[in-house]
Amino acid sequence: MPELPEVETVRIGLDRLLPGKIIERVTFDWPKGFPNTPADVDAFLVGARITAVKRRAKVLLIELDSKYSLVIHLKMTGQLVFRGAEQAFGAGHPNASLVGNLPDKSTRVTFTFKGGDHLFFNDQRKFGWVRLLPTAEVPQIDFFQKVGPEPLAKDFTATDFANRLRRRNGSGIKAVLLDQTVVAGIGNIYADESLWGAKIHPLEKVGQVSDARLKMLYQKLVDVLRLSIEKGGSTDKNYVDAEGKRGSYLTFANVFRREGKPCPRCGTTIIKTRVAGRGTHLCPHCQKELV
DNA sequence: CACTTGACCTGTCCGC
DNA sequence: TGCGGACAGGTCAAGT
Repeated sequence: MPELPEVETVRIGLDRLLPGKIIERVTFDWPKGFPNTPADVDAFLVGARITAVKRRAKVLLIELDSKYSLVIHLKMTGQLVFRGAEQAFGAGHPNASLVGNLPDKSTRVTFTFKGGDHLFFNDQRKFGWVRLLPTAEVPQIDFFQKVGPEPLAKDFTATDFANRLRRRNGSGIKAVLLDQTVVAGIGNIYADESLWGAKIHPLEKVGQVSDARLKMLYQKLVDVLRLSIEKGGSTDKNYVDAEGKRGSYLTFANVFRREGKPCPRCGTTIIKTRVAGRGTHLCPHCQKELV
């Protein structure tokens, strides 16, 4: 589910709520998703104080003063929702919330803090995962060894972007955007939105796209990621931020989930098709496939 | 080797 | 209303 803007939105929320909190209890029974032993959890998590919440690619890093970190991937349907002690476990949040009483049937891990606040890891489809690791070992995990650069990093340029994509000149460009080892954090929504912005057909081979158009794609990608973070991400079905609130980016989406509606640029009806195994939205007039 | 396809899960929606 | 099948925002492993 969540892509870079959604994970970043959760990070911002958690980083406001969690630092300083001390973990008092952790409830979990999900060996596949959270394989650490109760002994490890007791030793390195219970009693530890949260120092910071960071993000790399679509992965959240909750750092602790025990020199351990919680490494969390939300995958498709993961949610990390904070409930203050005064909210009890109920849904009585002042903002429209997608989540009701917690824990619920999708709750996989519950963190209880000293003072009675809670953090719930919910994941309907159980694709997500949680790992407790020594902070120093976090960069060594397979995913971080292979993942590409952050598209919003200050030192990441249009030229860097083009050079990374060019390593896969023979592939369709959407598949390359979705490949986390090329550039980190892009998923189905922002691949479709940025390709529409740059007027590139998702099946076009990277090798056929000019440098100028790759540069345009970089700009559209950065724009759409920044806009989405500003809007709190995209909520289609499951995604919520750290307070259980929806994101509003999809209100601004140009093609994603807009099949049958007019292209905002030319009025042609937007179509949905399948590319790289994923539902793919595009304007058949603006985004012509070069043969 | 590079690229594509299925698998992982649960839930929902759509057509018959 | 019931049932089967397709599909859902991500990533790996296995296959071609």
